[in-house]
Amino acid sequence: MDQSVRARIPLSACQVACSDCSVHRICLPGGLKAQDLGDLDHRLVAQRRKVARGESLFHAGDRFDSIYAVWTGFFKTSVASRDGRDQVSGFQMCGDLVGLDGIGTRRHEIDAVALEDSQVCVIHFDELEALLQDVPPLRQQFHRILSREIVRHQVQMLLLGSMYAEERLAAFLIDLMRRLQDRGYSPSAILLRMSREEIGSLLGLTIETVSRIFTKFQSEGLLSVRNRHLGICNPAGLHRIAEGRPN
Amino acid sequence: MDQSVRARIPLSACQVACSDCSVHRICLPGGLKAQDLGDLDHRLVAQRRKVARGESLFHAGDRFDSIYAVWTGFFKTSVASRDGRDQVSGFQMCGDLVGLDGIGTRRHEIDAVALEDSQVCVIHFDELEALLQDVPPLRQQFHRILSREIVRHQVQMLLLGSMYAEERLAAFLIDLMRRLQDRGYSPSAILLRMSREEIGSLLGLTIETVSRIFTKFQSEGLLSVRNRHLGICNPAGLHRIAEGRPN
DNA sequence: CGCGAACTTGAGGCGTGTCAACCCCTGTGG
DNA sequence: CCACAGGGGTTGACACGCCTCAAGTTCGCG
Repeated sequence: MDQSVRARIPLSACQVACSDCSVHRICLPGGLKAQDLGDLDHRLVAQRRKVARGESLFHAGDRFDSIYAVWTGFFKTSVASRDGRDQVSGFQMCGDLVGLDGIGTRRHEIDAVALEDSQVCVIHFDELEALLQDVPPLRQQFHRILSREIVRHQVQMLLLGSMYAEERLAAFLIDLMRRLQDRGYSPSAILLRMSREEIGSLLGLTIETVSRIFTKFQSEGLLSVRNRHLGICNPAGLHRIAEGRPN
Repeated sequence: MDQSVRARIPLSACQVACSDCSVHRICLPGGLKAQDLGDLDHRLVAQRRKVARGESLFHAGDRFDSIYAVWTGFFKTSVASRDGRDQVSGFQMCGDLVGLDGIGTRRHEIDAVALEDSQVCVIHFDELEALLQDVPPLRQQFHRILSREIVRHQVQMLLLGSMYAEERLAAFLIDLMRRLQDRGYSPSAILLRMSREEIGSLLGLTIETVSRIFTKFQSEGLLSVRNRHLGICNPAGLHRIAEGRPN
C-alpha cells in the first residue's frame, strides 16, 4: 500500500522561507551565507505538513519523492527485518532531516513515526536536485549532512557492538543533551519524548534493563527520574560511564 | 599525526579511465550512459594507489581530501571510541567506496586498513565536487551510494541490536555471498580475507563465539570450513537462520 | 623448519533477557 | 466522585546466551 498519497496540509497559504526559521543553522541550509539562504526561500520547502502523535510520516516500501526537515515535534525512525523484528534507528528533533534512506532505491527503506504532534518541512527531492545544481554551498551542506549521518550510524554500531548497558544509556543521554544544547534548550532538564521501550530498542536493550539502569543512575546521584522528566545532576559522571571508566 | 602526506604511487604514468574498468557498473560511475562515462575518463580518478596488506589507507583524524574506490584487494573500516575500544564497521571490496566519513568534518572519522595487498582509485574530492556540478547523472549516483550506505548501517544496527549470534553470522555470510555474486565471483566458494576476530568485531561477538558457530554450522551441513576457505552447502538454511527460523 | 599468530575447544561466570507480579498514572464512564 | 480498565513503568527471581579464561592445535610466513 503506497501511503505517499495521503493528504498534505499546507500550513501557510503561501510557501515557506528558510531564512525566517529559527533552526536554519542546524538544518539543511546550515552554513549558507545570507544571500544564498534568501535564494532558497519559497524554493527549498514546498509546504509544511502536520503529523499527529503516533502517525507515520512514511512507511518502509512507500514511494520516495520528498525528504523532510523536522520543524516542530519529535520523530523516531525504525528498521524492520523480514521476520517482524524491528529496531529504532534514531530520534529526530527540529532541524534534523528524515527520509534520506529513500534516495538510493526511490522507496523508503525504514519507517518514520511522530512521537508527539509535529510539523515537517516537505522538500520535494526533484526540486532539491535542481537546487543542488544551482547552489553549490547547498550541495556541500547536503553532502556534509549525509556524511555525518554515516558517521553517526557507525558510532551507534560501536555502541551496540561493544558497550555495556550502562555505557549505552549514558552515551544516549549525553548525545541527547548535546543535541538539545545545540538547539538552545536546557541540556539538564529533559522531557523524554519516547518510551522506555523505544530507548531500549535504539540501544539494543529490554525495557526492564533500561528501567533498572535509570533507577541505578538515580541512586548514584547522576540524575533524577520522574516519569519522563529527567534532571541531569552529574554530566561528568555520565561521560565517565560512557567511556567505560565508572569511577 | 597527519598521515595523508604519505607517498602516493601512481601505477600508470598517465591517468585512469573508468570506462575500461571491469567494476564500473558497481562503482561510482554506475548507472551512467556510455557517453557520460567517457567524460569521466582521466578526470574522476586522478591516480591509483597501492596499499600493502596491513597498511592503512587513512587513519581517523587524517585530513580528508580524497575518497577512494577499491580497485583490487580488500579493506576493513573501523570506528574507535576515546577509551580504546574499536569495532569493525564494514568490509570493502572492488567497486566499493571508502572515505565518505570525512566529507562532513574534512577529517577522516574512522580507520581504513587493507586486509590484503590492494589498489585503490584516488578521487580528489575537490575534483569530484566539480564533476558533480557538471555531470548530473554522476551526482545522482553519488547520492544513491551515500543513501544506500546509510541504509546498510541501519540494517547492521538491527543485526547488532536484536539478533542472536548465529543469526548474525548467517546474515553476514548471506551479505558476503550476495556481494561476491554481484561482482561475478562464486557465491558458494568463499575465501575469507578477514580473521575470525575481525568478523567477530563487525558482528559484536568474540572470536571464540565466531569459531564455535562456524563449527556448529559445519556440523549441521550448512557449510564446510577449512581455515579461511568456506564452502556454502545450504544457502536456504542460512537464510532461515538469519530470519530467526532455524527449522 | 620453526616460531608466532590464528584458530579451536572446553569449563565456568557474568550480564542481560525472560517471565511474572505489582505499582502508578491517566482517561473513561457510570 | 468513585470504579475500573489499560498502558507504561518498576522490581524481583531465575534462565540462558555469550564472554572470559585457559589450554591445546593448526596454520602461515620468514
